[in-house]
Amino acid sequence: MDRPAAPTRRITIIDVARHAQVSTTAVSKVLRNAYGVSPTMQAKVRQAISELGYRPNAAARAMRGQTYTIGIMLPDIRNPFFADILDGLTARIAGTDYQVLLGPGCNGEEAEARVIHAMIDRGMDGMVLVAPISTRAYLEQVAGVVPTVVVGRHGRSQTYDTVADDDLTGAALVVNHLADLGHRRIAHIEHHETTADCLAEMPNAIRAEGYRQAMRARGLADEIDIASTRYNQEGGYLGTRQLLARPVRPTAIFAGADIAALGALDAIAEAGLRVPDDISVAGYDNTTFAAFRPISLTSVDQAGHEIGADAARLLLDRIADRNRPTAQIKLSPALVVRRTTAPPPA
Amino acid sequence: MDRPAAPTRRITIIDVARHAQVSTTAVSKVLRNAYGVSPTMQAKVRQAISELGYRPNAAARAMRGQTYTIGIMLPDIRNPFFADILDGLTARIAGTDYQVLLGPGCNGEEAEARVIHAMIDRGMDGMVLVAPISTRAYLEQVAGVVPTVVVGRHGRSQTYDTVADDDLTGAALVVNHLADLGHRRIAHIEHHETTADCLAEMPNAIRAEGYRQAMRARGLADEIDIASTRYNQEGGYLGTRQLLARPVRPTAIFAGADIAALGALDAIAEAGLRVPDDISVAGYDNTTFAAFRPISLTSVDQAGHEIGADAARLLLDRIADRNRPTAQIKLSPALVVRRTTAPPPA
DNA sequence: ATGAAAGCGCTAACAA
DNA sequence: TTGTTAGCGCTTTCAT
Repeated sequence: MDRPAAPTRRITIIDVARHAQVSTTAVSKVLRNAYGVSPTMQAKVRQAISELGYRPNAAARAMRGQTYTIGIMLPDIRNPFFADILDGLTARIAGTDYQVLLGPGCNGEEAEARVIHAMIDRGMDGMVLVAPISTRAYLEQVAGVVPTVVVGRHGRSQTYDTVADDDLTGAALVVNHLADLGHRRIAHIEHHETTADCLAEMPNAIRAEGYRQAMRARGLADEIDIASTRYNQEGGYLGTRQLLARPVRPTAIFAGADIAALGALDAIAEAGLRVPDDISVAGYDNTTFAAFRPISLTSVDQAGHEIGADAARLLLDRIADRNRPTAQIKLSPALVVRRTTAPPPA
Repeated sequence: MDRPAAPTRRITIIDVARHAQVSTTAVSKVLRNAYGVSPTMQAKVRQAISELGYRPNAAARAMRGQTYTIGIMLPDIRNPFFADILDGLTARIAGTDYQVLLGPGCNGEEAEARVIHAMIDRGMDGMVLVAPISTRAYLEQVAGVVPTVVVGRHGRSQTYDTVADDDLTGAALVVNHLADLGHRRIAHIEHHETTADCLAEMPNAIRAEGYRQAMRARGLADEIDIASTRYNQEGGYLGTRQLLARPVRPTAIFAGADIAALGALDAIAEAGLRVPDDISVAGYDNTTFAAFRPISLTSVDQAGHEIGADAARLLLDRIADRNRPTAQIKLSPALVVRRTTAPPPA
């Protein structure tokens, strides 16, 4: 009869050292590819490690400084654009000794702080914060504690590196495209966060500003019309309902995010209007769903994969040297024209 | 002039103890709401904690057994159904001292094992594995090390708890719905994993089997037609191209997942066919995108939120008592009929 | 090139 | 009720 297996103690570095007839120091050095181990020692230790199936205890390592873990905070797991960023990140990290863990999507500043703290408490070696809504001061403070890369926030910092897309240009691409098609009443759906503090740095604000600038540049200053909701499906839906209720309806809607554009399409369908015959719609992010044929949404491509890869690179560099000057990477967006935009109805 | 701030040492339990003029034990007890602390002590310690802004070091705690961290493994962050599960999970965990961290999406058995191991190494107090593809033996082994709940795999285990949907019934709901509409040539797109070992436990296999059984029950055994691809957009697209190329085209396609149904819609649109006039399409999971009006996909609702909440509950229970008998929760699916299914063309 | 030993921050067994 | 103290597994000086 089997006895209930004693809760098997995990193999430690001591077991490995004993099995390989060497010191724990030697094992530790091999684990870290540290300087000063003979090939013979290497071989002995590696064999013992694989024979025993040893795996280093991350907590114990953390107590001495390193966890080999990188924490990623994504604000909204449902927005497929963030999945693209994540792919780029993980692809770039894959070759290293680091492991990626994600903080769960969080809404609101408080929840965001909780997730960030949780990651710091758990000794992350570095963090990537995607489109955080915290104040700049808070981000600086966080970055002072652990190497941090902030994705999708404009404005340079002395403490953290940034990767962002040129949202000003991106918004202009859309407006110009629609204006070129002959539209004049081009409305915009923005994501509006109440915290004024960091507003100027947020991509949503920059896109709205880019929209305004481009409208003015095209002599359409009088047609500027913004519905302030949120970058999610419901936000797009509600914003569009607002816009469709205007005395003079817009002939084109530029939603600041694809996911909001989906909501816009929803509201438009509900109103019995056709896209693009009655009204044109453009999004932002060029997510998988924009490319999806039955939707086929005109959108702005942000190269999420590249953003993620760049963020990973910057983070690894900063972990390697915490005193290097901070870098700001700004990527250029590209317009992808599909079937939801066309000339306005005659 | 500011001097570069000395890399501020983190506040430890010792600092708190000193500041509150008590022992570290006292602080530790307060932190854990442990038995045997006077209200006075409580107050003193709590005040010191907040005055100093102390936060426990998770790594140090981990070395003594607990990290207050729960690891979730999601196979595919792009499938919005998994976001529903995650929501249910986090909602249930929110009130507790535990923090949720996610392993990044992983494809393939090896990547899955890497993520699972990474979580074990980092001392997760518990894990939720969503639709894992590892062998059953491996899952049992993992669950032997750390409390584990497996979501979306059928078959009971002595070691881990499970939450799953009744996929056999779910598939039958779809087939019966289509057959009731008058369809006979009802095809299925399945997710086919090569690892035969755990195949029988996987929801995709069960759905395919449910499809077969229901088809036979309806006297449509001769019409059984399965395209084996994968549960993602491309899989649905390719599978549908196969099915549309049949000498006699199916009049309805039952995709085993909404995300695959999207790919199916794509292929159908490309072929110049209309849904549901020329061909009906049904999915599975009732994701946000199925409900999305311009798509309006008939689908099977799995109540992802509830699945997640149940998984969280089981996990917390198991963490509290590792020896309690394992539980198997099976939830009943419901059909949500929308606009992609209709009687076959005359 | 190799090893002995201190100590990271916390918990828990034990002593007072 | 409160405090003292021995580790948890690892990295890192510092000898050898």
